[in-house]
Amino acid sequence: MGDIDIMKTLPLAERKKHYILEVASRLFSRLDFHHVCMEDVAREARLAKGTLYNYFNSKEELYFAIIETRMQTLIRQLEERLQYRHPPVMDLRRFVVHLYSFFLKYPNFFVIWKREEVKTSSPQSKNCRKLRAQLRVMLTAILRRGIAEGAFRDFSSLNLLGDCIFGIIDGMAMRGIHANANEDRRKEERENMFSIILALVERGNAHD
Amino acid sequence: MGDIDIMKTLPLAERKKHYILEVASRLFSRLDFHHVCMEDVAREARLAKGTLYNYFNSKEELYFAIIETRMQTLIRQLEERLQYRHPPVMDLRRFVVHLYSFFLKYPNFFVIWKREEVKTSSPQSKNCRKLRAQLRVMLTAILRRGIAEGAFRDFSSLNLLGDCIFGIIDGMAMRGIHANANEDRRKEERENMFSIILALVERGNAHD
Amino acid sequence: MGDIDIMKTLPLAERKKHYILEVASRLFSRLDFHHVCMEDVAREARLAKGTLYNYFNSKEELYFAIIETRMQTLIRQLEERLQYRHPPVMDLRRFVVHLYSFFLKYPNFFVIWKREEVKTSSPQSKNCRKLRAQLRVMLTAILRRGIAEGAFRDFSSLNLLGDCIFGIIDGMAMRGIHANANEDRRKEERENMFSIILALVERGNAHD
Amino acid sequence: MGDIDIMKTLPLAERKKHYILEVASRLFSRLDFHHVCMEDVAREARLAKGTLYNYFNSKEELYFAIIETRMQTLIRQLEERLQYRHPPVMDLRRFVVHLYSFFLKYPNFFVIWKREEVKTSSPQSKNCRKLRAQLRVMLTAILRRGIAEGAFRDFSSLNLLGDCIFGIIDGMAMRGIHANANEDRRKEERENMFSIILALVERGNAHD
DNA sequence: AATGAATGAGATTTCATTCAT
DNA sequence: AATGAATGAAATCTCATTCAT
Repeated sequence: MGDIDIMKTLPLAERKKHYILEVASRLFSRLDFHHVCMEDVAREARLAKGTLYNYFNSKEELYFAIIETRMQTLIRQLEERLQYRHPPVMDLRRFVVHLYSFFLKYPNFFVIWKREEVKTSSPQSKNCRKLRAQLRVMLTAILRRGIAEGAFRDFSSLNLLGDCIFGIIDGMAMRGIHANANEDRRKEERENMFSIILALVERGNAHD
Repeated sequence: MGDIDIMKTLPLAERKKHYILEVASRLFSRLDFHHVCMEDVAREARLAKGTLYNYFNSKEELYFAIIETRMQTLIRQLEERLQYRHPPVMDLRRFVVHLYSFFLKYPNFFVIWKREEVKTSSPQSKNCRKLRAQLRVMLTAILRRGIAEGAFRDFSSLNLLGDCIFGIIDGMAMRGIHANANEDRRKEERENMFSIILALVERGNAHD
Repeated sequence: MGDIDIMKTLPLAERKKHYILEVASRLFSRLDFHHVCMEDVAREARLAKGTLYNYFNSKEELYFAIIETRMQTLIRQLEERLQYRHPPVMDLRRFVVHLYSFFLKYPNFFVIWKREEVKTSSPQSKNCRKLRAQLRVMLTAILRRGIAEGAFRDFSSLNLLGDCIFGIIDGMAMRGIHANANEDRRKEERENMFSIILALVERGNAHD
Repeated sequence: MGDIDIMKTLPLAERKKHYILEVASRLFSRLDFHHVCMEDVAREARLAKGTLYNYFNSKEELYFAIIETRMQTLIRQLEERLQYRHPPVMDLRRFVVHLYSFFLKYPNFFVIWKREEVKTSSPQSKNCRKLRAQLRVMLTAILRRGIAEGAFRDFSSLNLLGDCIFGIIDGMAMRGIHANANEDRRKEERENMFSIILALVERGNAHD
């Protein structure tokens, strides 16, 4: 939502930078880092190759700036949404729904992030896993509170449970990205997803 | 388990091919397609660069053969395990546990497969999503049977539920790969995972 | 000496041109033609890149203007100093000392000039060797007069002797530039150099 | 002289490396580092661009290998020639004549070396000046011995005298390179040069 | 006259692939 | 079947130059 406003209020150079990132993320989500060449990015952005280098020092910098900027936005938005404590179920809902919606809103980011996260030994993949760790801290905080308040079941490993929830969100995001569904359908899937997650954590079912 | 036997009974050329695939998958799981060069593969395999081309026509062929052969093995093994109908809960368990164990046994495959699956529009990524589709057919068949037999809850979308379960398995596999845990710990995590999945599908809890 | 006066009396545009040349010569003496970029020159001169092109049509023109302008100044100054005939030894002294001092005063010019002079086949290097030829004409004229007047020994090849003398001056200039000596020390070296050159040319020693 | 033998006895890869250096030095002596492109070197050597990189890691490495290898050869040859002490005049003659001849034999090296030596602040130019320093140590050792034995005049600064002598040799080498003289003429110039240097250092002239 | 963002030609370098041995 | 030197297409990146402001 805020994106367009941001684009309008940012200084010109920043806006162009964002524009290039936008174009590049589209290409990089479709193809590998090495299957997208700077010529492609330049053509798509209707700029000359050299112009890209006025905004990013290298192709790598451009590539990781895509992940970096969206990661920061995501974290910031989640923190905003969670700054006042609501009932744990509501906070969980906010968290899960926002994450899912963010991934569907920026599918290019999602795709690139997941691709890098999965690598086992590049310096940047560690950075991607760091975002995951940050998200998990947020999620487990909510879960912990829910357990303390008696709303959620007690789990031996919150970390493990968190990873399962992220697995569900990621799987559903992938599903949503490839489905190309309309708004109503998306809403429906989102609610289905949340009730599945809720079923996992809520007290009062057979597995207590 | 069968791997070594396969290696022994295969003709020499086939065995060398498998050996190269093994070496290559190690490298490709660590780094991007383009950050691994044929020179690296050759060096790691203690072969000359040219020799690789006696077994694979191109680097791409080698790369996708890694995914391809493991995919086939995975599908074959799952089919073997599910050819006789056991109680749905048991089949679900076999399926989930085998998938998880396979990913942990062949983490290089898992990593490469996930990386390709996430791409939105390369011809090979479609192939990777095809495997996912095949797995989902297997899984939904089990779920459907479980529902019919009254063991599982009835879900509006089995596909969606399936994707959630795959999400959980993938998330846990990633977790397992980066954790480097011992056998006991792995077994524990596996059981935790299965009970979480079971909680989702089993009849008789609060969300029915 | 005249430099500051010149700068003051010149029209504004000319002064700015000189200023740019001064800045550029500093950079070009440190690094190759291609290791100094127009951006560097502009930054050092506290000007915009485009501004440089209001004063010089191209980087090459700027580069060779550095050599060209100093060459002209050098020739002019030497001609002034030699326009009235003094005793050959005195003229020789004036010539040698002025050349050496000029090189030390404008080390950047010296360095760039020598660099270009040594190239075997670029059109501009010929221009640099032309300066050398002009200097040699002046020097041999002095030597010839000295021989005619019986002050100097007779040499079979004045050209060759001239090149030796230039070799000595150049060698001493290089020495002086890298030594970073104080005024007294420089004067001493200069005198040592001149007495060595004098020893070569003067009549009345054992080698007559 | 020994060069052809060396080329014959060296292993194949070493010989090809020498061949490339030979070709490259021809080009680099004519034009600046940046005015010679790898394409040019490859074409001249009748090789593909990529092949050059099998022998040298970068253009820079190729360029400085030209200087480096010749420098080493020069030092080695001079050390061989000076290992037994002959009368100082004879050693001086050997030294001066060999240096001069070496420069005329490898004019490309001479040109490139001088070009780099003159730069004031590149790491490689320091290396070039190091060769000069090594040569000066050899020369001053000879001069010092000559003075001790009473053959040469006593100088206040042997370093300064050495630089003058190098200046003469360099000047004469430049002269010789651009003159394209025949063998007899070169011999004559060489003798002229030596007698000039001798005049500088020998005892028994008017300046004692 | 001054600016500096945009340009794109041209350079270096890499590396999959070939092929003579 | 194995080798590895040679190849050259293709990529990244730099930077002199232009031009609208």
